[in-house]
Amino acid sequence: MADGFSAALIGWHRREGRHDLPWQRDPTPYRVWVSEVMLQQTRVGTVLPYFVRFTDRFPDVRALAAADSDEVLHLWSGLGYYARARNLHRAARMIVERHGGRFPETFDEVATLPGIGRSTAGAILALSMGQRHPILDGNVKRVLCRYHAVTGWPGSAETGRRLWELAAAHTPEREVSAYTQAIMDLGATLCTRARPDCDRCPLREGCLAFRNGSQMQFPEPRPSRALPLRRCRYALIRRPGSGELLLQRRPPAGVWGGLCCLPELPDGVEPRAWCRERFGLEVSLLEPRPGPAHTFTHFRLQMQLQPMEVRGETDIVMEQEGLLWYKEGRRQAVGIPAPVRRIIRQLELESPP
DNA sequence: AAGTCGGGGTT
DNA sequence: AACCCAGACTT
Repeated sequence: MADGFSAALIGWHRREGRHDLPWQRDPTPYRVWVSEVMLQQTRVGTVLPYFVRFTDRFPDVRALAAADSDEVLHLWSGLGYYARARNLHRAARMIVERHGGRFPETFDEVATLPGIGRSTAGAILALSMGQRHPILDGNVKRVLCRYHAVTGWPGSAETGRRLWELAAAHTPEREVSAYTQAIMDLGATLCTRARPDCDRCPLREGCLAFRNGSQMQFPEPRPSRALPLRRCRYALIRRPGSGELLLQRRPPAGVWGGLCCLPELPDGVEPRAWCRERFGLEVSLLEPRPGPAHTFTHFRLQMQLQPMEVRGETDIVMEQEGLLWYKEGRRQAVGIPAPVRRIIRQLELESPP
């Protein structure tokens, strides 16, 4: 598509784009990979401190591959989509085993790694090695939808196909790295969802939505549907004296997979009998109270909290797999979902151990 | 092709 | 409070 699209973008980015993000400093495949995975469904501002901590602790593939899975999840804790962290860790070990620790350099090898799809594979190879591959993340989708006035929700298969064609057609033969950085930056800084700054946009002249004054019509929103409400009860079991809180590791798959969470009381069970059978703990019950509500992509969770007081011996739970007495500030290297962290923090605030 | 997976910023 | 974001994976 010889229409000056990429040239205009590259020129704009050279003059006004961002060049000082941490992953732009030393754009090795490893660093670009980590940044791209963290940036999946997550904004730059949120990722910044996580990226610095993560690459400081794990400066290369081998360091990550050698790491303990709990520590990886710990450094990810709060970012969300924890399958990304598990996949990153798995992929690092695969790179060490299959590729001798050297990041693969062909699209198929990269796209085969867990957690790396078509767009992220293209971004890694384009940004770190200048290989010509299109990308299609949220920013690029928005820019292309407006520029070409593409109708339909970008998440649908049909619209997605159309957008991939356009993305490939616009990707230049040379300066692919600069172009890739530029189109993402444009979407993140000028061609934003709410108030696009068309006055400063290098693509203004050819943009169909701008010509029609219909910027806000694109991209079309996801079809909405009502979120089902689910309820769950969490046991608040504090250890007498130390104030430590009992946490339980969740199964590897599903919501909060592999993270440490408050023990979940199954529906209908009597808490005291459950604690005796499940943990071997004798407890007395305090007044239950509502916890926070948490909204996921596909349902809303209303949490109930059941505080308890331990009556007898507490060492018994230490012998069980997947259980730990957790204390804020002790810096135990485990991952804890954000809403659970909020509960813990609140608890220590209202009744310090 | 549709559903699952978090958390936080924006409006 | 609703919507969305540097998506990928499973079914």
